[in-house]
Amino acid sequence: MGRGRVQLKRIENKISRQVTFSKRRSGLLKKAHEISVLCDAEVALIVFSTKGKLFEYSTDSSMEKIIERYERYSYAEQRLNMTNDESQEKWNLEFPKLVARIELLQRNIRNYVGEGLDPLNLRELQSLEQQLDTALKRIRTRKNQLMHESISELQKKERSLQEQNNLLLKKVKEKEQQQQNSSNFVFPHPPPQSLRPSSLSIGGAFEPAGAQNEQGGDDGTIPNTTSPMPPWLLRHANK
Amino acid sequence: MGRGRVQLKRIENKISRQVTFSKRRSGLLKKAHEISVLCDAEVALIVFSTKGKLFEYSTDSSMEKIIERYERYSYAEQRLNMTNDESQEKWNLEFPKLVARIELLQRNIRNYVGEGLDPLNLRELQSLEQQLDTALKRIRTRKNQLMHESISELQKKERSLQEQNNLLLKKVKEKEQQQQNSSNFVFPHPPPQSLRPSSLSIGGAFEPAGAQNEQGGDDGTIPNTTSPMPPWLLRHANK
DNA sequence: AACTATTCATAAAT
DNA sequence: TATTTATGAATAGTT
Repeated sequence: MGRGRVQLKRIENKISRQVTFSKRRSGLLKKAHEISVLCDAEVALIVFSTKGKLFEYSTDSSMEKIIERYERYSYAEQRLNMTNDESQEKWNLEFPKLVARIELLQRNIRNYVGEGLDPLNLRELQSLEQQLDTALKRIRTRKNQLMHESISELQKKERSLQEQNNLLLKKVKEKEQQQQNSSNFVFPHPPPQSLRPSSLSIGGAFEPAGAQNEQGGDDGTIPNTTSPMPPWLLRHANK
Repeated sequence: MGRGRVQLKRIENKISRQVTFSKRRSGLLKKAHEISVLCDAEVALIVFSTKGKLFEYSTDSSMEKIIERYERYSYAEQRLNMTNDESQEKWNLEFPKLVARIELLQRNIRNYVGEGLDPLNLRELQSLEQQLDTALKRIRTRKNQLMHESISELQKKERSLQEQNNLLLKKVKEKEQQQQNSSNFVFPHPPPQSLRPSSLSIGGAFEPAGAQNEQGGDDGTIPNTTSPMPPWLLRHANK
């Protein structure tokens, strides 16, 4: 749709990728909503942008419920494993413990995310701070590692392509020579632009990858369109 | 699209609802795929038909991973929206769900603590980094707040004690005077050291709190976070 | 954020 | 369910 066909491939231009994302996202959310209403279906849609922003749509039954239903559906096999009445009974006994544990874990996560800090005293805060600081260091280390790997991968590719490039350049020159020898003055000019080595350079190919500025001034804002009604309209309203 | 406009309301005719569902479903899945490829987004789409049949699409990172990421993002807000009763009710799930939930939460916590990072890709790491960075800022803010409160508290106490001190000093002097008047040379010396104002200063108490440099250039020693149960919460729970 | 020129999606018919 | 076709929607490129 729109002017010209679209290749089903990552849009390299950052700006137009973002614009397209914005447009198509709203379209997708709308369609999700439509099928949900028209056909009485239960729909859950989660979209993370490149920058890590979250957008979501879910039928009023709520995202969590749908995810739960999904898990139930897709984990049917797993549940076959513990059909024993024994284990069933055992689990019933453990139930309160499980609930307690989940609550604990959730409280933990809240703290890790910087919420629910009020009940913590200075000492606890300090401990938490230290822990997150360490975590952050590890995460950054790992990130660095990944990026370095990615870089050497690209450099390897670059070298390989460069070699190939040189080879092709050589062949082109040879051919040029041959043609000059066999029939004089038939092709007195250099080969057409499209065959000249420079156009074979793959340097451009790296740009997009390299352009992914990792320091990502990405704001970590969470737009989260969790509202019950048409999210694409809400976005509009929010502005 | 198609002949005639479409009302955004449930299609009553069962057959055409079914047909429309089939068509729109494939359209929706296609668009989900397209935005995922074109815009380099992470997409998860779950559709349950009226009949309860499941259709799904997810970016190659797999449905589970995306759901996990989603949970990481939305727990924070979810909890804010939930009253105790609601959350209580929410936990009335079957056992497998609870176990799955616990596992999910634990996996997330591990990430928050900087472990189990290997399966995360660059984007996810970045997102996590951002989240922890924000959390850390909040924690430090809160810590600062607590310390300031503590300081003013102590200063208040200091003033109060100082006053009391002065009062006592006055009384002592008066008594001294009286005794000098009634019986000379009984107490010719000043009051004992322990009652002198200077020794009542509590300035020293600030030192530890003040020394806690909040910028936390604290070293990144590894505090052993293997346990799923964060230490500070354990302490908390024990109280 | 608006505006087209196009391509796409799809409702209805078969 | 598949194919066809007429039409309204979505959207790529542009301003």
